[in-house]
Amino acid sequence: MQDGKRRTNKERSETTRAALLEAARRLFIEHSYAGTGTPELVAAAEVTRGALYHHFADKQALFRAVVEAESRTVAEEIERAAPEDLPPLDALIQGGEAFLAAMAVPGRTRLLLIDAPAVLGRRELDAIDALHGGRTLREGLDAAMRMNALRALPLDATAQLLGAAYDRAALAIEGGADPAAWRVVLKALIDGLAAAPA
Amino acid sequence: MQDGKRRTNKERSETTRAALLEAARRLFIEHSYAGTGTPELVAAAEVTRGALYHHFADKQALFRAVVEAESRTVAEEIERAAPEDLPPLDALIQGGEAFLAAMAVPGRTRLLLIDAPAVLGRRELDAIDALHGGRTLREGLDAAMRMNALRALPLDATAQLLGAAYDRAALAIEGGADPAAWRVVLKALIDGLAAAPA
DNA sequence: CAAGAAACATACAGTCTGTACGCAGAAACT
DNA sequence: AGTTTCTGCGTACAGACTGTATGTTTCTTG
Repeated sequence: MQDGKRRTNKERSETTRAALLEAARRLFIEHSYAGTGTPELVAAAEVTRGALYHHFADKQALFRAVVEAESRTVAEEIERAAPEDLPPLDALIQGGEAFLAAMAVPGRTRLLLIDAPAVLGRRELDAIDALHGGRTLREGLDAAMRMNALRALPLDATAQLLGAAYDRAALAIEGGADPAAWRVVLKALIDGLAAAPA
Repeated sequence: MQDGKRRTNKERSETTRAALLEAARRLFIEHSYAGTGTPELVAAAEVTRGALYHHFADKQALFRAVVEAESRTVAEEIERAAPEDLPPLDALIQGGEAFLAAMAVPGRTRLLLIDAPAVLGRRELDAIDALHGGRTLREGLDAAMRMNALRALPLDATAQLLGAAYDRAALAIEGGADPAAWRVVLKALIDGLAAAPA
């Protein structure tokens, strides 16, 4: 009892924080935010509610941390798949493809696209998204517009509208829809924004 | 106590049901679904919790009824503004305009676009939407495609993706964004789907 | 008008959230 | 090393909420 248990405070904190985040991610994805109680959550993490409320202000703060981490993961997966040296329009399609692949991880759509806006509010979710997932799309659009591959349009609005379309596609695909049809329409939307030859 | 209170059962039911629905709509819009407790709700409706659970299976069922009613109202406002005799593309833009106007009613975006998917699930919300709001867009797209004003694309996916874009636009506008920029991009998206002259 | 049903009202049990307080181990200080 | 302070965490508690069960009143029906 006194050998393997000699840990520094930082170690203790990081261990329980990680356990909480992992359990929270699993349960929020499995049963949704509202459907997961803190007693069940801390049991899964093998800590107590005291530890939870020591590390996070409330249940919502824990959820926010989970969403931020998941959002960052998605952004990383997209950037890892981004080839950089493609024509701008193809790069957008590729990035979109990577997004859909990343969102195919079970439960991610509900966590990031359904629960997160309701729990955190769209305002705060936009702030998170601006740092991670949405940023990649925005950068891609900006590059495409600068290279005159896309019509000049308000960047923010365009990024958000295209992002919303991709979000819905991810939801539909997770819901069992035929991915091919959705890809076709997404490509048509992007092609439609291409610079007019006139 | 026995004069003005002689009412048939149907009258009683309809009165309290209406009171519940109206109070629920107000409070769900003001404080969100999770932020509105049934005690507060029934107090606002001037009935008791017993009446609530007599008319609705649970809080979620009441919420569903509110969402259905609000969704129907939005659809009606859109159809009232639909001029029928416009060129298909203009009709789409007009319908979209009517949608944005309808969604400008304070709180509607959170009720229908944020809370509803989280509380009812996207599956069930799609079913409601197919009867009301989403149906109008789908019909408009179908007409436009039949008249060769739009490229032939999978109808369901196209309707959902455009719908998602309009939803996001409504959210952004309620959030204080400049409506003009968003209208420009929405129009660009639709124009981009127009039948290629080739 | 009596009997049954419908529309409520009230009381209760279970669960959840956030907070207050207490304790043990680590860190800081001398 | 010893003492003090602080951090991390466990436990107990108060308040609120949801859904149910049961009682009461008002209508309906034969």
